[in-house]
Amino acid sequence: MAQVLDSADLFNAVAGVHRREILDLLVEGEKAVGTIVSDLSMSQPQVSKHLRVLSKVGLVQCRAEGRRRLYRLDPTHLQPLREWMAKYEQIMNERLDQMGDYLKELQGQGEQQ
Amino acid sequence: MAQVLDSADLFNAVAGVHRREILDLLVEGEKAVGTIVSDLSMSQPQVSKHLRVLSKVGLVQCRAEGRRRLYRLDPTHLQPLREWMAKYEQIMNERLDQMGDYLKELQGQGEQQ
DNA sequence: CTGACATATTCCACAGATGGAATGTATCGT
DNA sequence: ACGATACATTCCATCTGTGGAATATGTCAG
Repeated sequence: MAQVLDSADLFNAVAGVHRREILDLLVEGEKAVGTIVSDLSMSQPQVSKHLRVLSKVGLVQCRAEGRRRLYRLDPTHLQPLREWMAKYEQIMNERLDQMGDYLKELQGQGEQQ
Repeated sequence: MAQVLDSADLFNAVAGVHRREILDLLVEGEKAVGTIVSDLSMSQPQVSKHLRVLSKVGLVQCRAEGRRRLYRLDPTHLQPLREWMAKYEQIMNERLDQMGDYLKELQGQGEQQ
C-alpha cells in the first residue's frame, strides 16, 4: 500500500536524473509534454510517467489547454527538502565557525612570536 | 563503469530513507557502527553498506579507534544539493513576490471602493 | 463520425537496489 | 595463540524502478 505521501516520496522524486532534467527544463516556464519530449529526447510515455511522479509530490502542476497538457513548476513543495537540509546547514556553519576560531588561534600564535 | 562520482550519486545517497535516518542520527555527533545498529535497529551489514554509500559521496567520514569505526557527518558535501535547490528558491521567491504584488493590488482595489 | 494528434496508461522485460545470512578481517583481552 | 568483539564484505534472493512497445483516452479538424 503505502499511499501516504510523506516527504520520502519527495526525496525519491528528486533523486532521478531524468526527473531533475525535467524540473530544470521547467525552470524556463510552463511547457507542454511534447516540448519536454523533444527538448530532452526522451520517449513520450517516459516523460508522462516522470511527470506523474512529480505531480504526486506536488513539484509540478498541470493545466489542460486543448489537447495539450501544460506543466509548470511548483517549487514551494521543495519545502520538506529545504527543512531537512537546514539542519545540516547549521552544523556546517558551526564547523566553519570552529575552523575560523582555529585559524584565529593560529594567527594569534604567529603574532606572539 | 560509471566510477565518476557526480552529484547524481549524492542525490541517490540522500534519497534512501535508511540512509537519511543514519545521517539524522549522526547529527548528534560521532557514532560507532554498533551504536547506529542498536539505535536504528537495523542489521549490522546493512548499516555498514549504507555507510559505505554515504562515504563514497563524502557525506560521512570514518575514524578508526581500536576495533571500532567512528563515523561523523561531513555536511559540506551537501553543497551540490544546496546549489541545485538555490535555483528553485529564486523562482519560489519570485512567485511569492508576485503573490505579494497581487495581494497589494487586491488591497488597493478594496481601498478604492 | 472519422481520422489525426497529444497525452496517459498498461504490459512486460530487465538492471539495479535492498536485505538477510554467512563469511572474512582486524583488534582486543587473556 | 585463542577466543571474543566490531566491523566489512560477499553471496544470493527478492523487490522496485525504469524503459520500450503497444494500447487507451481525450480532443481537435474536416
